[in-house]
Amino acid sequence: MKRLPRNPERDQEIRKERCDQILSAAVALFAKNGLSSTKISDIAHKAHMSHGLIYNYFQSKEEIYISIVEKNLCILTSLFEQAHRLPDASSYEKLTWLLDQVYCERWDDAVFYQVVADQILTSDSVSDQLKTSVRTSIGDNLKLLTRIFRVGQEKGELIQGDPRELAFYFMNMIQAVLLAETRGIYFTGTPLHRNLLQLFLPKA
Amino acid sequence: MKRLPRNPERDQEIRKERCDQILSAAVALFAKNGLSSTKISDIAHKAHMSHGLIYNYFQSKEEIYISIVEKNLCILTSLFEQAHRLPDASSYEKLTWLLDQVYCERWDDAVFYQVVADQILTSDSVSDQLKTSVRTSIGDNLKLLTRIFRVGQEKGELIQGDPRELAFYFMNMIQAVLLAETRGIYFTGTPLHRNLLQLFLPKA
Amino acid sequence: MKRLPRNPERDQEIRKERCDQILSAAVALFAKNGLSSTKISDIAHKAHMSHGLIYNYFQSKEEIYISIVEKNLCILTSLFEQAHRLPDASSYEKLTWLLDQVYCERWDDAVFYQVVADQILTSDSVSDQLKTSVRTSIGDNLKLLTRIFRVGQEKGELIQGDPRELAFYFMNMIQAVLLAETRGIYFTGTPLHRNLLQLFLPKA
Amino acid sequence: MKRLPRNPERDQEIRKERCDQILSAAVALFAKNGLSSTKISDIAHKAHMSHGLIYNYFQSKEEIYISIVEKNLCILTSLFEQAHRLPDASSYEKLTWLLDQVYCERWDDAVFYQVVADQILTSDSVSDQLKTSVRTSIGDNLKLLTRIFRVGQEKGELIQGDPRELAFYFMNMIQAVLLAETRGIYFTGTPLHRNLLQLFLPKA
DNA sequence: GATGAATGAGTTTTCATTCAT
DNA sequence: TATGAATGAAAACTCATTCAT
Repeated sequence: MKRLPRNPERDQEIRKERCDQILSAAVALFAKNGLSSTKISDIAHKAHMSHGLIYNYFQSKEEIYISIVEKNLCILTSLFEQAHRLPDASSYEKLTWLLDQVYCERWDDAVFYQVVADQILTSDSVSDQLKTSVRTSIGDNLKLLTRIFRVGQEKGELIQGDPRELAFYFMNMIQAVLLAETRGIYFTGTPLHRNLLQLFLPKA
Repeated sequence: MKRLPRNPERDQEIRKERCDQILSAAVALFAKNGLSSTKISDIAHKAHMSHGLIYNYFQSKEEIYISIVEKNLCILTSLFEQAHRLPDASSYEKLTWLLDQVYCERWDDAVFYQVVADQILTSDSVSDQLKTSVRTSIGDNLKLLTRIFRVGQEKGELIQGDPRELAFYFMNMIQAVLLAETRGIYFTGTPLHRNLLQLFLPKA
Repeated sequence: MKRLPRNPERDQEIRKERCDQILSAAVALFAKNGLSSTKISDIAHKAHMSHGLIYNYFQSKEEIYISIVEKNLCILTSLFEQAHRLPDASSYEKLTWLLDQVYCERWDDAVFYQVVADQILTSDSVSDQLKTSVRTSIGDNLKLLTRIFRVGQEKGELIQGDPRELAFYFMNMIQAVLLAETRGIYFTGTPLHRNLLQLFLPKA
Repeated sequence: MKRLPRNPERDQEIRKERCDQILSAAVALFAKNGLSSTKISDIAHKAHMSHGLIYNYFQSKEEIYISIVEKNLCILTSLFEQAHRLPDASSYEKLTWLLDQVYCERWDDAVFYQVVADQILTSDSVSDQLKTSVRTSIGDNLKLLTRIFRVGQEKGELIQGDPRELAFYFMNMIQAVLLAETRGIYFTGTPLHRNLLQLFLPKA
């Protein structure tokens, strides 16, 4: 398949490439079917490799899962930080930017993030360590988003109320809207995600 | 357990009782762990019976799952209809009533409904028949809720915008808030679900 | 197969019976082929049951292995204690009795004990916990045998020298002789194990 | 590693060197963990090469194993012959020399020899050809040792009794003592192997 | 020769489902 | 009805071996 000469650097590249192939295949399948309904052989098939090869890159199915969850939580954290630091942007613009990022560019990952995160926090088959890590990460993300809301409220750009609650509503709205659009089931017209923001504008 | 005299009616009652035992146990486990991670023996254990007995009441694990999903969708439909018909109630009061119902009385079931419904609609391991049924049911529920929103907007009691979108937002908020409270992770103060309604009040 | 009525007591009996079937099958196979070359399906086949059933009685192949090792170490300890307490017996008679016990009655188990114990103490794939347990148990057994030797020496019935060393030689001889006879390869005449004792009689 | 000029002879040397590296690594691992628990990649790691390279020198894992077994049996045969031919040596001295050789110089190999030989003779996963070869070789070695014992008995230097049996006892004692010392578990004082000979001296 | 990515047959293990009692 | 022993299909995971580079 590969026509490039083998050497340590090339091997590293191949490793990276294969890991990404596996993660890409896995994220879509996990998002659709959940951890235990997703078979390693499905992932392998989707990633165009033998099931055995997956174990050259990951210890177990669970490890793939964890990798994805942690990666997604990091991405989200990063997005929230970037939104907060957007120069010369109103709160409205920051939130719009956020929605656009999640919606347009990180489709599957973002969808997966929340679905999975919810499952993780209650599932009996997940280690406490992972649960704690996820809970912490979600908490951190919520704080970042809360900060954006607080600033917006001070400027009178956003609706009044506990900013932490509003941030929480907003975070879940993102998920809901994305899920709906991904699954293409409820709406066929203009994307939902832009209208969503109207709810958070101030009352008069 | 019960020692009442046996007769055909009594037998029917026992059957009903056993079915409910099984469904109650199953709904909580499915909600936490999903379909494929939930073992028949777990359900049996939680329902205080042997796993063999479950097959006297249900054909398969899938059948239990489907029973629960359909039951929950019906309950939700019923709730929406009741809310719509509440006499002398403003839209605000109807929505409040809905939230209270879901929140206070049908805890696990309601939580289960959405988590599961989402999974069902995408999962490869679910029959198309069930998917269609679920999609239809969700659509019906959304229509009922849309109607409430439309009436509320006409009376100036709710925020402007496409009532179907608003209904959709609202439905997903219910789920998100319930999940958060069930899991007891994000907030420790007053229940979220009452504040949520502020978002849907009209702008000035 | 079974024609007795089912009830909790009968179920217990069945469980005990099945465990014994599994252990009997396993001990012979482990002794012949070692832990990792013995397949669960081999054990199941030899025990006349499906491989799945084995997991109703043991958590894993390793657990079967550990059960056998610990059982055998206990049996050996018990034999040594009995030999020590034999009334009105000379040391010679005690050791003869021991050899006869191991040789005539506990064939496979005894053979297995040492082969396995040796492997366990060096193998990388055995938990430290099991290693320590085995080492302790072997040490205890050696002490019991040493006591028999010490008493024999005091009465002038056995060869002089460090009784602990002699006990160690003796213990290993038992194994060697048993292995040879079990495998039927070296000698075809009278059983070796009785002549062995001559080595431990006093010099003149 | 080595930078000598390449030529056919040099290539042969390198081949030999690589083979020895592999065999040295393998003997220790096989001795500890047995054939099936020892992984090719473990051997490769211990021999400081890639696992693929091993297949340039050996056809299969089994071939490495067989090489080692046969090599060890040859070494032992050679030792027994040398001992028999030691000029001006008493039987006691010959046996002492043997013990010293095995003990001091061929540590791992000797330990491996017996443990493995025992396994080979019973294991289902070993070819009959190898079994026969091993059985013959062990028989030959036993004959050589028997001859030493017979001569010793004629000179009155060793204990009376069937010389073949005594040779067998002695051979197994060597193994037992070596195992004990290798594993460093039973004794911490002077090496066992010298005292062992006392058992074989004549009675008075 | 040397490397390690890739394969897939072979094992362990799980668990829904059946069935004798 | 009720039980849990028993089965076996299916999935996770291992690792000897091959082969392109």
